[in-house]
Amino acid sequence: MPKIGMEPLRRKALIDATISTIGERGTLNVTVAEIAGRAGVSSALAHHYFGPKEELLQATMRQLLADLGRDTVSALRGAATPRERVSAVITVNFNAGQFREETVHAWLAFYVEAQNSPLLRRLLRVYARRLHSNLMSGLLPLTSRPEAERMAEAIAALIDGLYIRRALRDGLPNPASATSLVEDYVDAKLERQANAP
Amino acid sequence: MPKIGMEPLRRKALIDATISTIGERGTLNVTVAEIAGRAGVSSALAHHYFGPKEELLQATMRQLLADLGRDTVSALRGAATPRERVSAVITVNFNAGQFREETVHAWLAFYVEAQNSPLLRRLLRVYARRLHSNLMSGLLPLTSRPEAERMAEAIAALIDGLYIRRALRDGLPNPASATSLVEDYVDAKLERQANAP
DNA sequence: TTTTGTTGATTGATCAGTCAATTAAAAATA
DNA sequence: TATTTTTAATTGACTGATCAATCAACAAAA
Repeated sequence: MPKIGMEPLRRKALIDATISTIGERGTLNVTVAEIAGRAGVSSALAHHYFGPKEELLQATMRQLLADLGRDTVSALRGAATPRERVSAVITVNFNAGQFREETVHAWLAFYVEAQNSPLLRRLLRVYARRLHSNLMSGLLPLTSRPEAERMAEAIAALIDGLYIRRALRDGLPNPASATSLVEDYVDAKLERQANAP
Repeated sequence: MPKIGMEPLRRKALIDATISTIGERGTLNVTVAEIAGRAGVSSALAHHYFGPKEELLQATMRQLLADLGRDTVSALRGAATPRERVSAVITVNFNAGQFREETVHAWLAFYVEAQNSPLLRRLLRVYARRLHSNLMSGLLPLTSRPEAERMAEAIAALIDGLYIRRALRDGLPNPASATSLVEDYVDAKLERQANAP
């Protein structure tokens, strides 16, 4: 039953299946056959469209990054003040879309895989740099550059750390509490600066 | 050349080899043969002493936890005040012994693997609980219980997050800067409480 | 001679990746 | 319009490689 123009649909289905498979199993050790099966096609077709497995994984990671990027841009659009920009960046990362258990597991698995795969590593650095610069754009008007750098680093670490903890314990930090934890850090730092300059 | 009493030596050598192999390769996807080879024995011997591979991994994780636990106890012994207890816990985690790239990679890999293995998961929770309670013992005399809980959660997330970032970028957060980042958070929080109770 | 240490060889399972073959839609040709 | 040809979609069957795990056999210490 070959319909024409299936390629984009299949690619998307395969990438989605990759995320959900990795998310459910909590590891990148998933077979192409399982992913393909979940997407409703044969493993041969997955290889037909993506070539080696590694490429499917890379495409999946790009999708995750693209989703996060889109959400971030959209959130920043609504931020009027620098402080709001910082909040927007924080909120996006604990969004319903990003902070799903499935997605969190996938991120974590990719972090590990990035240790071996230069390309995945590069993709992750793109994400890290983007996060950093988004945070800096909000922080620089609020404090000195060294302090802003330090805060951006801490916020990024808090986000990553809360992801890990979310993956480990079953959902202990929910989106709201995770967000408030990071916001609380930002407030504490800014207040201290206001009180004792 | 079978000397007697080799078992403990071989076990230790195999566990050490497991850590360094995982650390270097950055993944738990290492073969028993490679680990055994690094320990200077055959893969058959590894199975002889540990049975299935999973058990070797568990033993390795227990070793990592035990090392961290030992370091922590020793660091806490020298802490006179509650605030010093908090510092001691933080410092230990970014210790030369714990924060080696090899160890960091191994921890990260185990975090991922814990998603599938109930036993590894349980071991990680032991670590998390111990960290939490150690932090609380220092924080409770300094602030209210809810605030202490929140701070302990944030400190733990910061530690985990800095580990991840260490694994990703090549060594950006060195022990000293990682420590000072977390200490800075603690100071900011405590000062805020002192200023506006 | 019993126990402990040790390994080479082997087995069985799992998987990524390939390929030839099949179907049907689309395009070209008559 | 009717046909032939090309192209896209799809898979089952297969191959080759990798590895965990086993086992029989051997060496040396007790």
